[in-house]
Amino acid sequence: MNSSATPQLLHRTARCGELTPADAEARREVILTGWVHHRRDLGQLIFVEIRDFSGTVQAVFDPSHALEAHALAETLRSEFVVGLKGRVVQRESVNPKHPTGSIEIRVDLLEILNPAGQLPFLIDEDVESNEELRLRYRYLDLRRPRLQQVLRTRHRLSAATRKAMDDLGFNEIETPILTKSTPEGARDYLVPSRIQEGGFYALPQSPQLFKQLLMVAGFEKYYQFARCFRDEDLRADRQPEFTQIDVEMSFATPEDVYEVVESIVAGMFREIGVTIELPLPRMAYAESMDRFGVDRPDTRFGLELKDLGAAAEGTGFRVFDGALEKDDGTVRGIAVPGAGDASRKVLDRWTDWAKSAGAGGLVWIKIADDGKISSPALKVLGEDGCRAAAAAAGAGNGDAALVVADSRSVCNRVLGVLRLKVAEERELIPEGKWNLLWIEKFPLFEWDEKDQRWYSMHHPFTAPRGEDLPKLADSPGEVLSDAYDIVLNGTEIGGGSIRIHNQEIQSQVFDALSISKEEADSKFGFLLRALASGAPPHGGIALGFDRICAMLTGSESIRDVIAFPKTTRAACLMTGSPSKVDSAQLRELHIDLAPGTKE
RNA sequence: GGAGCCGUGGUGUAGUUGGUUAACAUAUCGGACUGUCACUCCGAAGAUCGCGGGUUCAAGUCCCGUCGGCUCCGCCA
Repeated sequence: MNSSATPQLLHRTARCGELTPADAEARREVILTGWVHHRRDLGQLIFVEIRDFSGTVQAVFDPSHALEAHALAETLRSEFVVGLKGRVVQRESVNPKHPTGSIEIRVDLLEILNPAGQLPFLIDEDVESNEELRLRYRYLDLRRPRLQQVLRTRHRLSAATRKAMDDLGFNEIETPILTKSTPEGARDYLVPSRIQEGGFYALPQSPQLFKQLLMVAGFEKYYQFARCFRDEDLRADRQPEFTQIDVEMSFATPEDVYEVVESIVAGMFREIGVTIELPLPRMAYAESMDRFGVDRPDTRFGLELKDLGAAAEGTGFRVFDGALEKDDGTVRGIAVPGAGDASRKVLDRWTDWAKSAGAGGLVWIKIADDGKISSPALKVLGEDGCRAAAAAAGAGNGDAALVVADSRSVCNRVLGVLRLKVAEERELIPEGKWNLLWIEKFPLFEWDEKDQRWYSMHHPFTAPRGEDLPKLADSPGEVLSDAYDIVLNGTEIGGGSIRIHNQEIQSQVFDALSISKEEADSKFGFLLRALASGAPPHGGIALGFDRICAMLTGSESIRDVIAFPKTTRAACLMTGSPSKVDSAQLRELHIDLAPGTKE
């Protein structure tokens, strides 16, 4: 075990997973390097599966063939790093479960390049250790074939995208990571300046302003795999730092952006062997809210939201009448096919879901296969009334209708949530479908009750649609924008807009957002000056690359498609960041910790 | 900020109404084995049950607090 000496068997001549029966036919002599995956010691014969990035292959040590190599093989343990030399031969007993199961390496020479101690968990597909441990020893977790496969796919998706963008004439241009804090949006990660006392950089939430300035500069077609940072609480699909495919084009309409994005996305799907039909369907925001209750509809299945309309009017049912009397009040519902025999327990659970989504309650109407109706509203509505209401929701014999009476926005929100959860629970979402579509014609602003002001739905640089410009001052709530989202199976995978290229309109939008001239000037003065210096009409999009990778690799969480992810408390368990720094470092940055800060 | 689930030898789990030696598998160490493939067989070692406090004659188990991981709500233009 002379692992300190200069290794002899370092330069392999083949890769484990790529050896074939033809190599055995030729009795090819190879040098392999890799890790000990499994070891099966039969006393005389020793079988060792060697693993490298390409896969595994079995090596056999036979004392009658190579005594020294066999003796050394007795000392091998899991995850030792070895080099070996031998001939590829046919196996005496074939293992059909294994890609290289018909061949093996008859080893002449073995060299231990580096031994390994006992590892915190097994590098085996089916043994799941807990996530905390896997994150602490991420480099071991990443040895697993599954994660290697995922990151390899991620690489192929980015390589395909870079190739496509180059072919389309886009330039990849990097933008600063140390930049300026901007109001609105997410919390910024801040970086203190040593040189400028009391000054802070912010890490970019996105390269939004820089890419617009590149358009002003005349680059016309820009893209970038941009790292973005947002200091908000984490989720399975949210990390504090993540990657966007950031795109911006001059002299562009939404159509131009759609065309580019569709070719990128179709190219990524091609990498996983899926053909996407182009052009993608489009849907107005208003229609999506009306039919699905959300702005990112999952169109793989039905259960669409319906107005109960006449069936709910004048029934004397207090729940319905109460809602209909209100401004904007309505009665809406969904039909759950095959739920006509749902148990009380199930209906109670659905009611709880509706309540936690903001509904006062949930009216359910079950119709058994034989047409028998049960519902809490049966007494008031009668058989015919219930049947009419259920029919309006789209439910017939054997189905259930779930009905919510409230303001239109509450109905949509509640039913939108219910539709997804019920469909998931009842397994009504078909596997293997990839439903992509564009959502467009978003409102420019949304009203915030708490702050009593308008906020940008997308961001403050989104262009209002031309025909809505006159409404900007007086009825901002009615202004639609040239913003668009691309949605895959109910997940938003990207969003963008045509930008404001005119300083006057940009100022009007800041007015509507109650951003004062002074604030606009101090935060975005450079942008306003740029817009007044010959800015071309322009627009673009940002695609959530991590989410796309997660969906295309069937990963539950984007942690799986990020090599070194952070926990839900935004920590890296492997390096132990964030961590304390010594007081000299803080002094240099002109920072005092607040009294009471935990040491 | 809030809610839920989880934390037991290196690892994955079991552990009843609180009851005396904390069980099983795997990995580790030693032994046997020439066609295994999650090799098999025999033996050994390995745990103050995340941490702190409390109730009790007695706590892995009950209570309170705390730390960590995950999921969700708020939040994420």
